[in-house]
Amino acid sequence: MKLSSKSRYAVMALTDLAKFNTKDPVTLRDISLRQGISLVYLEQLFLKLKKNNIVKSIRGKKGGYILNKKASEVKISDILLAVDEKIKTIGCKKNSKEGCNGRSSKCITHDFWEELEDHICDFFKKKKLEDLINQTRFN
Amino acid sequence: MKLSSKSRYAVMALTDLAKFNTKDPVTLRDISLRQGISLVYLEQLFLKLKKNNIVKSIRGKKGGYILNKKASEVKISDILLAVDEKIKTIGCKKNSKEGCNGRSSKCITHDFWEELEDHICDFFKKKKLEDLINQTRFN
DNA sequence: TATATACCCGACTATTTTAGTCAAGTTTAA
DNA sequence: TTAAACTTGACTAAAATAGTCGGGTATATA
Ligand code: FES
Ligand code: FES
Repeated sequence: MKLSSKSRYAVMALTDLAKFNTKDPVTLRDISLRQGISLVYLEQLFLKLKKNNIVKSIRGKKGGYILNKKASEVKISDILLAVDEKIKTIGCKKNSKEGCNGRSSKCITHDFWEELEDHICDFFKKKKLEDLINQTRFN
Repeated sequence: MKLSSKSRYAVMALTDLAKFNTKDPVTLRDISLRQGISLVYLEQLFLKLKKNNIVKSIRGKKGGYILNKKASEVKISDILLAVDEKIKTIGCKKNSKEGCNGRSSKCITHDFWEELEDHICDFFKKKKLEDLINQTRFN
């Protein structure tokens, strides 16, 4: 059970963006340098973030990205959804009657895993991008 | 972020074991049939569970497995530990000063991911095998 | 004491997922 | 006009995962 770098980078980059998005748009190049994430990889991520209305892009020279909402309104769960991070604790399909072992009913532990999934998702829904900016850590 | 089948099967099998472990040892064959998990795969899992003192094996004819402790004393976290399920939300090494991006300090989101890790582990520590037996679901 | 039942163990492989690159664009401010 | 910066899809190498195979060893019971 581990978090993908994709998600880690997405949250990292957006935290950076939120921190430096005072007036001018922030370029991916800057984020790449500050956070040590490959520029080409960031491009891939921001494409998705843009499609999901987390950020807006400003093209051309002096362009870059800005947040689409206030940092206090961006849930971490929104970010994860945008980059296709799937929280999947059950082994079966969500809206199927079939169990994870191919049987016709849900398995003996199914409810437990769903409870876990809710527990994790709650965490992501409660946390806002702003909460991350305000951590003491800075670099 | 998803749970491996290995862990799902381990918890499933142990729940089954706890449920049917009234007097005689339970054979892997029975668990395999009841839960629809490959017998050979179960052998692999129970080897680890045994090494970690979650279960005891009884060899020979009429043999099988029994729980080493009461179901109310077996934490789900113990089970996951036994089958090497790693909860890893951070991208860096735990006891290193190096960050997930190869830099010499921890990244901007490090503390957040550690908080998430604690949140998940707490869930597993609180839940006991017994809680799973008592779910309404039955098959 | 023979034997079937059931545990024990290492090695192996196919599949899937993940991380990250490459190449070739398009847009627009200066 | 041009350089900076975003856009897009395809591609690849590496790692993790799920699960099999084959050949053991131990022991209760008939
Ligand atoms: S996890 Fe849903 S049926 Fe097993
Ligand atoms: S997660 Fe630990 S440094 Fe980024």
